[in-house]
Amino acid sequence: MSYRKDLPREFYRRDPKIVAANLLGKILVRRISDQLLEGIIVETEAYYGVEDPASRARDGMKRYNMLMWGEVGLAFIYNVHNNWMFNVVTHEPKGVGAVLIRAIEPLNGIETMMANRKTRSIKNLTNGPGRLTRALGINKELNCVDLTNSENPIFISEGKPIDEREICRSHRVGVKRDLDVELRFYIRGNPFVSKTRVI
DNA sequence: AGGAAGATCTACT
DNA sequence: GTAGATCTTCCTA
Repeated sequence: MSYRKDLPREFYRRDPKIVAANLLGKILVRRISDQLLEGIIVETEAYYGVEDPASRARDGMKRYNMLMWGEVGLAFIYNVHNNWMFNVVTHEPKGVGAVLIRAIEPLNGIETMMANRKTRSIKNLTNGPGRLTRALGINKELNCVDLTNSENPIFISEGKPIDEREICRSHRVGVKRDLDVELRFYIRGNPFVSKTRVI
């Protein structure tokens, strides 16, 4: 398959909402043995620190969330309702934050993804944060992995550039209390976005 | 021990 | 499209 170029760490050293928008169109790559499972990132959400009531970091630094204060570009993975959530640590210098990957468009290894998800439906394969982690075999073992290193079992690579006008935003999905700003980003009209929402 | 959690699936209207 | 049950992990008491 085509050569994949990882993203530099500086890409992640910015405001989470900037990174969330710019991650659209990038490729999430999961390597299991020799096989590559790949998908285009089509939906993301930005999360902040203690000022964000929906963030894992809202209660201050704890053992389970301290990665959000740490080095950018690392995977931050946790479980919700038996689903693994895959995030990238992103923030400005001395900041706190992460971007949740909510949906990808399957590119490679679709048969394996279908086996992992026990479904034949391409449309429902990776259109949700819990679904995509199951399809790609992502769990807590990958917590803290450096996503800027293409030698690693999971990383994010360059993809196709997305035109600014193709990027839609909305409020985040499923959170109890949201901030005033819209922090969910997705590619307009992409069939693999987790849920279409009319605003 | 008890509960909350950024979700998913199924079974309906 | 919407409601309700339910999967597990990891927290705090």
